[in-house]
Amino acid sequence: MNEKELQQMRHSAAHLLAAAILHLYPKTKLTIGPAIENGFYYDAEFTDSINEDNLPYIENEMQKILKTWKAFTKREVTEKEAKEIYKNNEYKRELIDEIIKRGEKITLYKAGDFEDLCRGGHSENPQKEIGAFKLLSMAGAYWRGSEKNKMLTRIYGTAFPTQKELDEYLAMLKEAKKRDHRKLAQELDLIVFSDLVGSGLPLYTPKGAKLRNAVYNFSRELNKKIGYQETAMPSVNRAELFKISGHYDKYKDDMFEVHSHYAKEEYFLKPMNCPQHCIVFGSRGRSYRELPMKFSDFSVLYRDEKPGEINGLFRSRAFTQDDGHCFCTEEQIGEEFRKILEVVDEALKAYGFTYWIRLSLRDPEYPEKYLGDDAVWEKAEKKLRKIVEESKLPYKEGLGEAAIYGPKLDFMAKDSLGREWQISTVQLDMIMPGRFGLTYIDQDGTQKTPFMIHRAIIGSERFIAILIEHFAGAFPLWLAPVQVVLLPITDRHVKFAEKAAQQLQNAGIRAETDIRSERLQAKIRNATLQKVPFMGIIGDKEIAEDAISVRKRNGEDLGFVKITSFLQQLLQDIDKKS
RNA sequence: GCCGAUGUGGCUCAGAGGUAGAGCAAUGCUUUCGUAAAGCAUGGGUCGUGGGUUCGAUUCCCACCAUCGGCUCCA
Repeated sequence: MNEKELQQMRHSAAHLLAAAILHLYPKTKLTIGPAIENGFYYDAEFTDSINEDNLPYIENEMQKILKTWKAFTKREVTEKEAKEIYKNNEYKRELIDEIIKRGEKITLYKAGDFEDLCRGGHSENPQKEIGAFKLLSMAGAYWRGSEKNKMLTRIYGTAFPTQKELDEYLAMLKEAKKRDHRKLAQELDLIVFSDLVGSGLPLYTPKGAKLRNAVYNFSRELNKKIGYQETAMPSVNRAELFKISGHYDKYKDDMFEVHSHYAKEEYFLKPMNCPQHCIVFGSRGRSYRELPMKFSDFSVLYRDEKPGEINGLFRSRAFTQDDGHCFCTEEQIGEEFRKILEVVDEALKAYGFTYWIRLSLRDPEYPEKYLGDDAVWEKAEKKLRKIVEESKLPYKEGLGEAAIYGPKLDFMAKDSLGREWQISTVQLDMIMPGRFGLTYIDQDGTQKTPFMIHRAIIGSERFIAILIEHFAGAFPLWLAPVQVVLLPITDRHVKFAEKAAQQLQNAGIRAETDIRSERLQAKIRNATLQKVPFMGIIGDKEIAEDAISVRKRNGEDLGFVKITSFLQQLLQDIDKKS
């Protein structure tokens, strides 16, 4: 079955779902039910109250109906006929109006006893082709996706040509659930949330902070490599700053407001670093000789997300970016982009992601969404296209994905479960330097406005969550919060274990000991569940040789190793990020 | 924010209109034991918070808070 047939099959399954809904809940108003990436859904307005417990019941009805579905038959109707058929369904009538407006024909497709308004694209023989399906979940969804409209009930399902493929897909979902970073972060003692601290405000434990620092220190290395210098900035800023940058107008409701007891004016927690970097750039006269001038920053940013949008580290209200801004001349843009592409490539490879680039352009149909005039945009978009083409990296265009102030390159990374995430970003900004009145004196003595590049290598802190799920918590050595745990077999081995741990720690290894009065098996089990890369077992034999017996978390036994040579090996592996 | 679901000791969960249990974890004692869970004992919960109904609620109702699945949004 090819991709198109798969879509048609899923679309047919959506019809089947609709048919089952009508059989069981005849008063329901059906709306639309398309095939989607991994399955299908149908949106409907139910009069009966239904919940997820009803899904097996509906699924069962679908099975029954499917036996009678040998083919879809099509018929064309007039607007009048169509509106008569759907006289009680304002949603379908709205769709009919749109079909008329587009000048298309109104078609109905029927299988078994169920007919639905539809433009077509079904399986030839649904009974044969819908091999295996399952209803997965239920959720509310706005009619036509607009907040202003009525909330409908959406039922999600998936379908595959064979039971085996369905089972594999369900297994993948199960695996993804098992890797849920919120669950793993708790089990591995990385992050804590608290009702008292507040929704969407993560607390990193010492272990979590070690992981986070490993990630950010790598970004620091990469920043250094391409000449970004780190700054440090306060979180609280006057509203004025964001009025100049333009964020106040657009994002005021999404920023945390802070009140001073003494000053009457508004203050906000910063939702991004760029305005502050503009201030630093503009804080003194700049010469063309200083360009490109590049700042990085790792401060915590705050965004007042709507309650329903908060989701672990994927979407929090306080987070960090490995942020950076480059002020440069027009001629320098290409070179600076290339440098960033290079370190992003290095980073994504080190973390084990494959990726492609999205050339994010503006959508010419909505000019009001962007600042600046057409000519500047066209030039900038052309420039980025040239850069990405020269990079020879795989890319696709994303219409309407540009930032408000310019086009950008977004890096879409594929994780170990095949899921895609937007991670790195490099954005060209033709607007903000002008708003802040930034200038430099060029070679010819004239004042010029620099260009600005916004970029993040691994993006926001969401990346930590992606990493947790990507590695299922079993981080590679260089990232592991605890890299080695030493396991003395009895009390008389504790002293040596502590000395050995100290020796490793002195060399920069994140080493711990487990000196509980537990049996070795229990300690091994615990370290394995905590996904510590290396365990060092210490008994009489090891002490005699100044060695440890090394076991990897996957159970592999590396045997007897001198502590000094183990340390050498660790340092090498960490250096190679293997 | 909207639709739906959920909220019982640190964690995973059981339970019921009459004032709460299990396993793991923790603590203590015993054990000193070579590659995924030693034994015994002890402590720990105003059943998310605040109202209401009731002789009595943690169990029923309402509001709020938080979490989960989606929608919308994402500089």
